[in-house]
Amino acid sequence: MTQNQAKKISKSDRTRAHILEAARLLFAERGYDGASIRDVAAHASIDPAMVIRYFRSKDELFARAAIVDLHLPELRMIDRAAIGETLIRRFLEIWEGPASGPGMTILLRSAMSNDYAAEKLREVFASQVRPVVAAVGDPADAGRRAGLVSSQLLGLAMCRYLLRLPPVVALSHDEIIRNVGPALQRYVTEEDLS
Amino acid sequence: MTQNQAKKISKSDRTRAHILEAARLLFAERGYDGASIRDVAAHASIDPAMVIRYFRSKDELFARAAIVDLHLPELRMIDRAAIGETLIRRFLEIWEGPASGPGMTILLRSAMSNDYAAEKLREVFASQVRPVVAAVGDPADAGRRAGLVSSQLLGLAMCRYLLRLPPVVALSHDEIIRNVGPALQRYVTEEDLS
DNA sequence: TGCATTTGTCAACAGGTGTTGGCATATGAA
DNA sequence: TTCATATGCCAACACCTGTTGACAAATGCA
Repeated sequence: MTQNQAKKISKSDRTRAHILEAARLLFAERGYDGASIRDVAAHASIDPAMVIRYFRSKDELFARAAIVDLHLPELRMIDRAAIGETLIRRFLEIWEGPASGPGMTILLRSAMSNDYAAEKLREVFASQVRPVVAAVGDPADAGRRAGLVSSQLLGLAMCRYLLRLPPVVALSHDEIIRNVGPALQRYVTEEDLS
Repeated sequence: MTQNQAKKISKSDRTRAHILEAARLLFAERGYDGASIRDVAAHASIDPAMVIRYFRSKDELFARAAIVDLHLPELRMIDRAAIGETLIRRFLEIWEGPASGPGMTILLRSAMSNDYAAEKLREVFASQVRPVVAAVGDPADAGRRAGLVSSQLLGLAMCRYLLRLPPVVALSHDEIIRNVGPALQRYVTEEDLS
């Protein structure tokens, strides 16, 4: 190894990271089918064969590129009346914040036509969204409430970031918070919705 | 011609319809990329070359398959307080009603990764959704309101019919009407949302 | 009947795909 | 230096794609 074993950032690790970065960019922009291994390789300035050598297949590369952690806040810790606003603010950070990665774009863009991406997105819902909603209310209701919240937020993401529907793109952050926040609040906390 | 000219349902018209039907089915199930011309031809029990002869290219076939008419009701004619419920009921008819075609599924499934489908979907919004909302309120607000309504309804369609998120699939029609209806109502009629 | 048009099949093209194995080079330890 | 290993490129594979043109069968009018 170069230097001592502590510095494990070998050359291969760096190219591996380059490939993954290029893959995330292209999967986000064009979806699973639209981004070919040759495209990814060209973006990473490397031979297509290397992409396969580092990640055994295109599927495995996509799996690595599509890992998502939403970092949703614990809703129990905040004022119950502020849940909707909290969620929509976190939504904007995930999609437009300084630390926002293309993870959700990758998943959402491909989930409509790729079974693996769809399954991955359902997993994100089950393991990251649903539990957060379940923590602030009747757990028996959690699925429905989390599902309604997700339908609104995924729909907003779709219209604003993928479909780029002009009036939805034009919404300011404040407008989104004021308009969508209350809708989420209602889905999470409203009592009498069988 | 067979018989007289009045009967224009020639054999070619019938196979043309068969091809289009197969195309609509497969585009809806697998999206633009996932449905190959050979697949469509096999489903229509005909040679792939005929698909091209009847529709000059795959793009043109998709264009024919992706024509959508939502038949949205004129909201001016109904009670202003019932707009949300009216919209969500129409939504359920479009996606699950007896006369529901795969039109919107075709468009929505491909719009995330196909530019033409995305543009077509934006056109449906601009020509069919936005005007309906504009008819019941300040036209200056119509874009934003129609955009918010669309984000919720497209998100719901995505989660229920394409992504098949279990808790959203499990919702009954009544639950959808009671939960989503008020959210739509608010988007369309709420006054003080800059 | 003959004949022109319609309707269809077949084979092939040119290009793109994921993936593989062989070979070159560079690297770093001995 | 010497040599094993890590890293990379190249060419090719088998397959799938949309699309085309040549040819065959069916059809319907004269």
